[in-house]
Amino acid sequence: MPSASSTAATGRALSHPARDEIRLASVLHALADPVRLCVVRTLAAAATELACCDIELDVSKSTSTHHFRVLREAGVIAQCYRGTAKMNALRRDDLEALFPGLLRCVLAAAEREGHRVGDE
Amino acid sequence: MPSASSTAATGRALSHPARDEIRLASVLHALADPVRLCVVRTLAAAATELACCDIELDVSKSTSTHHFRVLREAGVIAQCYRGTAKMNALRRDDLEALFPGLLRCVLAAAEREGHRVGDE
DNA sequence: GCCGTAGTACGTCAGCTGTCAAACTACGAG
DNA sequence: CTCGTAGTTTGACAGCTGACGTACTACGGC
Repeated sequence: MPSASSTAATGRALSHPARDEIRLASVLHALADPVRLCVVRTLAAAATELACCDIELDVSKSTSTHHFRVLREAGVIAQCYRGTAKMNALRRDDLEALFPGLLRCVLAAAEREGHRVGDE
Repeated sequence: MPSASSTAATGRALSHPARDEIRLASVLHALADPVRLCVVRTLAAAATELACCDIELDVSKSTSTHHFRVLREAGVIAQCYRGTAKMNALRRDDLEALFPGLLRCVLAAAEREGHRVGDE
């Protein structure tokens, strides 16, 4: 076993892009997937941070991990470990500073479309 | 300049999604590419419709055709033939009706990011 | 110490994406 | 009719995406 016991208390390390490393194209790409958009909508509605397991997705655990990583690496969400759970929060401030109004627009559009199409 | 009266609808038909067939995910995906975002920004700045050849892109003709088609099939732009040229216009009204503010937000964000990163 | 829960890592897979070159079609001009 | 311009189509190709199962790690509770 590699003696990597230095993983401090609450912390396997998670790399997040700094605010000025966030790119519009990456954010749009991250949002252009139904599963990830669902995550973002759930987080937006929740007001507080949520554990991955609190967000129900119709995909396997590994696929879920994949989508959370795409969102984190695009700079859309921030993640941190809390005990055995991994907490997720929208990076509202960063997104608002970089792309004012974008998040609100996309969320509103998603909501409207949800009403429009209902089930598909 | 060609007359606007008899814009021959030749054998070349172009299928566009109806307003209520436009999906947020498709639009976001269409916008999440630098080349296509460049097209959209150019069209937004132009106020009138533009021929494909009026929009300079650093890709080959066939790649250009591909990107224009993605934008059209996502419902972001409308295209029609005018003589030998193919004209492109943003579907501002449809996008605004479906996703209010989205286009403006994305364009503003792209502009800001252009200033932020300059050249990379 | 052992177990269950939460999430990760890895390997695989089909399908899509962006890119190009080359050959082609459609139209207008001369 | 012939030529040039504008765009399309096709086929190819490397690389990414989203999906999965299985095996694994990390933490908290018993």
